[in-house]
Amino acid sequence: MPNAHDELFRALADPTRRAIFERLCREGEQTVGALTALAGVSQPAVSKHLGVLKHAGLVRDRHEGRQTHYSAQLGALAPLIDWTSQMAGFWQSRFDNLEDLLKRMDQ
Amino acid sequence: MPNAHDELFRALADPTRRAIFERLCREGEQTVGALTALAGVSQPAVSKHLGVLKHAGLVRDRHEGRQTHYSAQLGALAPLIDWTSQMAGFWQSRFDNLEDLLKRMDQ
DNA sequence: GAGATCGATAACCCGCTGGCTATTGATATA
DNA sequence: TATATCAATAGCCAGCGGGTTATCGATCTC
Repeated sequence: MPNAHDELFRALADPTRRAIFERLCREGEQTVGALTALAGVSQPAVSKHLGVLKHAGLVRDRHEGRQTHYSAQLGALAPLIDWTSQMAGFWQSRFDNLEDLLKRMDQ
Repeated sequence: MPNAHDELFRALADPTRRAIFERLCREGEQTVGALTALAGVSQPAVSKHLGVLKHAGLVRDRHEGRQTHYSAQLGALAPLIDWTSQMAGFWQSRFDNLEDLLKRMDQ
């Protein structure tokens, strides 16, 4: 079963999309136009990427007149942090077990 | 320019591949056969996934007779951790700037 | 040496995804 | 009201990526 991390990892896997997200983290709220100006791809492409990011909870949008402002939602990175430390935890506990084993063998 | 995180994020984006990596983290070194038995895909598919993980530095292989043992390389997750905390850092510094601004406006 | 097993490679297929252009809806401006 | 701008959507296309089966090289086992 594909777990909940899927959408998050997939959303961040594309370089263009990740660049957009990074920029929103660095510089804060941006309009679609501003993002498009530096994205190196067309405006519809940027909109599509923003759609994916939004669906993954990585960005919020705010409508103001005819323009839309996007901003990063840092909280969405939490599952990624959790996953990473979980992997590290598994690693560590296996290491501990090995240590125990060696200790037991030693005496 | 696609940065160095690309390969890492892409490698972890696929559920099957991530499951293999998670298993290696949980249970330690495994043969291709053992991994295939529970992966839900064919042995060549598993080999291909292991190739991708290896290329991304996430696993090591060790040959022993006719079987190959793979193990997780936890250190490869470091760039991911760095990237995450960098994003958090940008966020924080923008927040600090805002705080400064408000403080300056206040007086 | 013959046969079986392990895992990597080759060759192929299909679906998804990221890109594009064109268009639409909505809002601002003349 | 007519026109221009912004961003989302529609519709399309090409390439890639993850899956398969078939095969090969290498190593055990008989």
